[in-house]
Amino acid sequence: MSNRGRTKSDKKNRQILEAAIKLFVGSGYHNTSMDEIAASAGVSKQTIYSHFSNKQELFKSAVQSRRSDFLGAELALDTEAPPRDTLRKFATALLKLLLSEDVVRTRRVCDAEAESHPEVAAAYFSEGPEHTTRMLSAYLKKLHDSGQLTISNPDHAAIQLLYMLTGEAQMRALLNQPVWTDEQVMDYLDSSIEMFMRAYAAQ
Amino acid sequence: MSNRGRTKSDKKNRQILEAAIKLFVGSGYHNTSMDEIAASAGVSKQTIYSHFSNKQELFKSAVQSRRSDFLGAELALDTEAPPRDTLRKFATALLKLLLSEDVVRTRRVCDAEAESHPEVAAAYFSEGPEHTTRMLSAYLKKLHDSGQLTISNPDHAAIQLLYMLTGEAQMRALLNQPVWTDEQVMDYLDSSIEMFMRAYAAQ
DNA sequence: GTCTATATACAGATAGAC
DNA sequence: GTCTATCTGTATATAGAC
Repeated sequence: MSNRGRTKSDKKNRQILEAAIKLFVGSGYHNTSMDEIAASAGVSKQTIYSHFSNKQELFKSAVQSRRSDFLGAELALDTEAPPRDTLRKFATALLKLLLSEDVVRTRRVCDAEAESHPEVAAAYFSEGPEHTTRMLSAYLKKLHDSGQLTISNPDHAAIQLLYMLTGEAQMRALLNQPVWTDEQVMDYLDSSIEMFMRAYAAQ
Repeated sequence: MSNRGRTKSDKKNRQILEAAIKLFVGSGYHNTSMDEIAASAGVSKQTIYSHFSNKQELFKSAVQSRRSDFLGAELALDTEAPPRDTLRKFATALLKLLLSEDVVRTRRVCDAEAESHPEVAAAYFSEGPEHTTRMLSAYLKKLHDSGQLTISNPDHAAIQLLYMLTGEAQMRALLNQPVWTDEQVMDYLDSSIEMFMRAYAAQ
């Protein structure tokens, strides 16, 4: 009676997905075995195969279930506040997100599997960096339209700003290299935002 | 007699390294077996173990043997030509290098193994992006000293410029996403270099 | 639907002949 | 030094009981 209306146990499904994503992003796709996932999820291996047809399917579902977690809620771009303040808040929140263990490891797995699981990498790209770029571009266009800055190509400007702010830090994180201190980061972000404002100052 | 003065066959050593790097960067570390490497190198598996103590050692040696290939010779920064021209040439050559299959795949493997093989990732970082940043910073300092631009912090400026130019394209390549057309790329590079020159224009 | 037990393949690494 | 043959562990995936 308890399973009326559904064919599989939703609870176990969730358990499996959570264990899978944890192990996949922690150790990589090839380095994670179905046995480990079963043990970590507290179910038998056969139960996994009854929910997901094979390891590749499970990987896809697991990464997709995780993606929405990253659509950072704090990344809002406040159009009321002064651009400097808005951009500083945005950059700080974004960097914190991009440097978190979870995001770094998920990104590594998506990169590594980009050729064998193109849909996974494509989904990551469109809901991650591409989405952020679109948001930023729309914000910059508003700044242009309101005369606060002069930006003839907001798409280019958004890409310039985004990767200027995050590129180095993210590369260091992906390659597991020492990251800057908070003070250095703030210093760099501030000088980069100033540089951006100078380049696109209202005429 | 033919092996006098050396303990192992240099030729087979090279064969093994070449096969290993090809397979490692093509399929990733965990997805490449010693059997495949042996077959591709045209030697027996035991021969590999007589040259390299285990798979991890072989991986390290293979990636290190490959690294020097990437120290792009065409990345010179011409201090005589006008900055716009020098930067455009630099950006074009750098992007071509960063988007090549070899570099993309090597970078993916270094990222994926950054935690289990930290020395490999560290070497890639210092001889790759860090080296490029240092070169660019030194060039920008010269521009400042000669009065062509006003750059109070060349290290920051170098990072800003480098990732502004390459960040998006490289991310697309790593995630196996469609890259821009040559025309779009040139357009973006030009507008970014102009943006940089505006921000650091001589006072 | 879920479990235990197992089939089958292949991984990394070694033994021993030449 | 190099080979063929093999050991040992572990991977994905499946069979069959409950």
